[in-house]
Amino acid sequence: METSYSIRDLAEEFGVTTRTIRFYEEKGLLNPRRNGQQRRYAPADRTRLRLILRGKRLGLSLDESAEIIGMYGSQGNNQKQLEMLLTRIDHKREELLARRRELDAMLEEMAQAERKCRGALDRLNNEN
Amino acid sequence: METSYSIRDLAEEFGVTTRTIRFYEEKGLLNPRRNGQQRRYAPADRTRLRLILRGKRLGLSLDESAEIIGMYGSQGNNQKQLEMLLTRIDHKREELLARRRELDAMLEEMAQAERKCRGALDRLNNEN
DNA sequence: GCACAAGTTTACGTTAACGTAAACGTAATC
DNA sequence: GATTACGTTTACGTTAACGTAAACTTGTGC
Repeated sequence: METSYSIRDLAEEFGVTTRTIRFYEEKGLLNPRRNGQQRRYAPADRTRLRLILRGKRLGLSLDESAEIIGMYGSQGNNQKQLEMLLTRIDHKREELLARRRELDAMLEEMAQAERKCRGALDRLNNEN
Repeated sequence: METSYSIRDLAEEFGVTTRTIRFYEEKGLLNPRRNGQQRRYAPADRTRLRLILRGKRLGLSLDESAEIIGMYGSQGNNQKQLEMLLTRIDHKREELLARRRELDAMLEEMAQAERKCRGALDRLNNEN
């Protein structure tokens, strides 16, 4: 059945404009096939778009997202290439883990702020 | 002893330019006192800068970082304000937790890619 | 007293990631 | 066959977050 999507389908599903989707194509992040003049997106394209947008929400640049997505799809043929890929994956993972630690630190500080806030509220309610 | 820092001190410590630091001041994120014409940064300013830069690494805009930092420092005086603050804190925490879930998803996918890569390497080494 | 390093203000330039608008193609539908 | 809905290309505009450069001030060492 070869499900496929129009540009509008994807734009509506992900809440972006068609301009955005075409822009990602310009940047080499998407490569839909054409039906005449019009773009048709396969499920794999849809997945890529989803990953790009997730990357964006995490503060990655389009180039960074492209790099990461490239890692998923890349099937190295020879040993050297596979080892290179492994190294790059490990490196990226370390970066992401560092990010996670910073995120956790920020969350912890917000929890502290919340406790402080609740404390102040309690004191107000106990009329001290 | 009132430790304080010059703009260069902070720039070197955090690996940013002085232009960046002045820019943050323009945007209202920093408010150093002046010694004559020159800026002097208190430890609190340094902390704010650290938080701004961490926010950046997490993909927050300067406005978002400003908002979060404002939550840490804000001491509501009356009940309504404190409750408002609590609501905002909870809201931001939810956002950050959502980010964390996405980050974890990305990490999981990278782990998958790594396993796939190692599998391919093993098959090469066993000469199948 | 003069160079020199570090700071300052002012202002225009740059890049990423799209927004917006114009001018056009094409397929259905009334 | 004209409107309408969807798509297309081309091109200039916009915003955030600084970079870069020029022209000026202010201690500090020699």
